[in-house]
Amino acid sequence: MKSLLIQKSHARECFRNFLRGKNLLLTTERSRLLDIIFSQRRHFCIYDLHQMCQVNQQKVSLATIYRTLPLMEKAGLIRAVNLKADNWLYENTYFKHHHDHMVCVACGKIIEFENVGIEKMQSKVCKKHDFIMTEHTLELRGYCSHCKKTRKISALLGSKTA
Amino acid sequence: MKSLLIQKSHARECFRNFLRGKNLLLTTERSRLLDIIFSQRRHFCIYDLHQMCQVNQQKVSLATIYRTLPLMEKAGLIRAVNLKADNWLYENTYFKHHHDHMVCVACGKIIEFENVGIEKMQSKVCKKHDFIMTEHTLELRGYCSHCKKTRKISALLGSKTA
DNA sequence: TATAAATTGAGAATAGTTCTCAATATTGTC
DNA sequence: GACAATATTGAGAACTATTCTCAATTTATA
Ligand SMILES: [Mn+2]
Ligand SMILES: [Mn+2]
Ligand SMILES: [Zn+2]
Ligand SMILES: [Zn+2]
Repeated sequence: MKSLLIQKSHARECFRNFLRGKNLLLTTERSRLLDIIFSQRRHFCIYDLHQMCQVNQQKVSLATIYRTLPLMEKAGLIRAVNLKADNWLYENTYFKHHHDHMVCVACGKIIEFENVGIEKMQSKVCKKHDFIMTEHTLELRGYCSHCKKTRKISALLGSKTA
Repeated sequence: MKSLLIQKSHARECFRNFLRGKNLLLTTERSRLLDIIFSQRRHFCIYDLHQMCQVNQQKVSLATIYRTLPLMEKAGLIRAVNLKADNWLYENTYFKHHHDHMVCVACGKIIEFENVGIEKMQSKVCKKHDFIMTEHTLELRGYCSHCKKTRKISALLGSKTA
């Protein structure tokens, strides 16, 4: 995987082109947001992002954040996932393969996984229903390896709703 | 599949037992909500439900609805799904097998499907990550058979993100 | 420098949901 | 039935995440 610095400059170039194509500007605020977002690989929420903007005299308003994220989404740089029903998380997609998530309901840990088999079967189901899939989300909720131990969750639990 | 009337009385019995076990009461409001919910099989949103309550002098407040739905959820009678990111839908689960959803982004149509193969592979992935799954959601978004035709969506579109 | 177009931030507005609390209903007991 | 203890309800306030409004500012271009 490329270094964050290189990723960042590629992402900026991508964003710049996207914006240019729509007669939009790569303003300092948008550039700053991009900088922050592509300086880490974790999932982030809007609140976090807003916090991270508030350092060094500089700041970006919530309004601008709410306006910018959908732009980055359309540019294919990030995507929104709602692993916790209450607030949306965003994640860098520009340098990542598609993946799905497991979320530990005890500690909140997020595990990413790719599974070609599942994806293939999804396509089959779509074909069967004559449905053209443009995107999908698969979320598994439960107990991570660590919480399973500390909470003594039985493996049987898993089979109940599997 | 059993008739709605029989389902309804079973659901009421189930809810009554659940409530009794927690020293809660099956009030007229709760009973009325159950009546409305188990009189149809479609997915419903809170707004709809609230509307349906407002007939015949009788009414149930939003506050009560918001308090009652989580109870029914815990009782295993309904579940919440958020197919449209903006507002939650609920659906009767008491007489239905587990299933997942396809949602048409053009017309909003919801298609339900069951796929044992996918579920099995999910379990495998969990095993691999030593993760105890308690629930999952799989959502496919795209174009239904009808909208595909009227909008002349190419089948190739589907393969892009599949 | 002048002009037009795009952008920003503050704060108002919206909407979905939860909370508060006084009034009401239910349950079990005498 | 009367009573005390508990649970429930609805109205409206409160909260929170998100969107909208608009005047001031920035940027691009000529
Ligand atoms: Mn991820
Ligand atoms: Mn369904
Ligand atoms: Zn955990
Ligand atoms: Zn459709």
